Amino acid sequence: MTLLTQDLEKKLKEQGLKLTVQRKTIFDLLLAHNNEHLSTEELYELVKEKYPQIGLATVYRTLLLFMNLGLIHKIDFDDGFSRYEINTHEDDHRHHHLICSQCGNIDEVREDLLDTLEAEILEKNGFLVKDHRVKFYGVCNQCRQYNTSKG
Amino acid sequence: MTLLTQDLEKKLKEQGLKLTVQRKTIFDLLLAHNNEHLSTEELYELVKEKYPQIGLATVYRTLLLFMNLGLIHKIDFDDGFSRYEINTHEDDHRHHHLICSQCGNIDEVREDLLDTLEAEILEKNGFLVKDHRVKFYGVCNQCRQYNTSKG
DNA sequence: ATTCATGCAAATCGTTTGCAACCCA
DNA sequence: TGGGTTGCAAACGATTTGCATGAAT
Repeated sequence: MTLLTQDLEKKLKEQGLKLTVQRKTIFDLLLAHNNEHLSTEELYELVKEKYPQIGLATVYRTLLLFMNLGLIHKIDFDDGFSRYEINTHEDDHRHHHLICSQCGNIDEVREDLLDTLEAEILEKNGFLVKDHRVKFYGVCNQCRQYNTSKG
Repeated sequence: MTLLTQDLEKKLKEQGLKLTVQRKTIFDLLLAHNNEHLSTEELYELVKEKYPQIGLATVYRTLLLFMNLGLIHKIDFDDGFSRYEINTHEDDHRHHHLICSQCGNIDEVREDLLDTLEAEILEKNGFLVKDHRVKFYGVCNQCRQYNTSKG
């Protein structure tokens, strides 16, 4: 059992909430697919493979619960779907997303480097940054090479 | 007439599209309220003051058009509404948003400082960054002072 | 005159909610 | 046992769309 699964149990217990099969299944799938930016519907399809009788509303309710417990966060790629990612511990400051405008692929970077900027924001604006979300739009490596080969 | 209004006319003409009173009105209001992150509904209410017979669908269609013409871009603050900002020329690299988790206020910073990070992304990932969106979550100056005064 | 744009209302679709049945603690 | 939880279906709300009318070029 991972550290994160312990987190789930602990946080539920703290609130007097129950660890159901549905919640466990959804959490495990979020863990297993954590780099895929799953939408609710995509997650629902995955859960049904393991627990066919689940209802879509349960998936929505569970994701909202996990958000409130601070276990996951929402990401938005403007495609009309809410997507989710586990809040891993090491990742106090999260990774950034690279969104290719050409092929639509979404990659990640571990680099952070926003500390300087955040210090400056505190100094100039008095705003204390606790977290950030960064999306880069551009052309991915594959598309750049394709563009070049076209001439 | 501003440079940006000329842009609207020019871009519409290029595509064989028409400059209607509705489009002009919506564009002017977007310009006048460009730091307010207006939602579609909010914009609709403003437009009705100048042009009461307008339909909500027209506002939606116009905003979509302006997006496709590259005149505006969508911003998402996870409150269930799509919001929009004019793409001003100087702002090739846009400002960042400071979202206060305590009072919900949204401010802006002009600082950029992502060039180093973007150069590194190109080098390591082969991803050519053309644009970015950055949201900082934290505590604003006012709330920090309030927190302190509470003891 | 032609073609695009509008307003209205209905449709769409992701998400939320009411409620009776269910099941973990 | 009892209160949280689920599944279903209905409700919701932002956004989109069909269509007949209206306006810009």
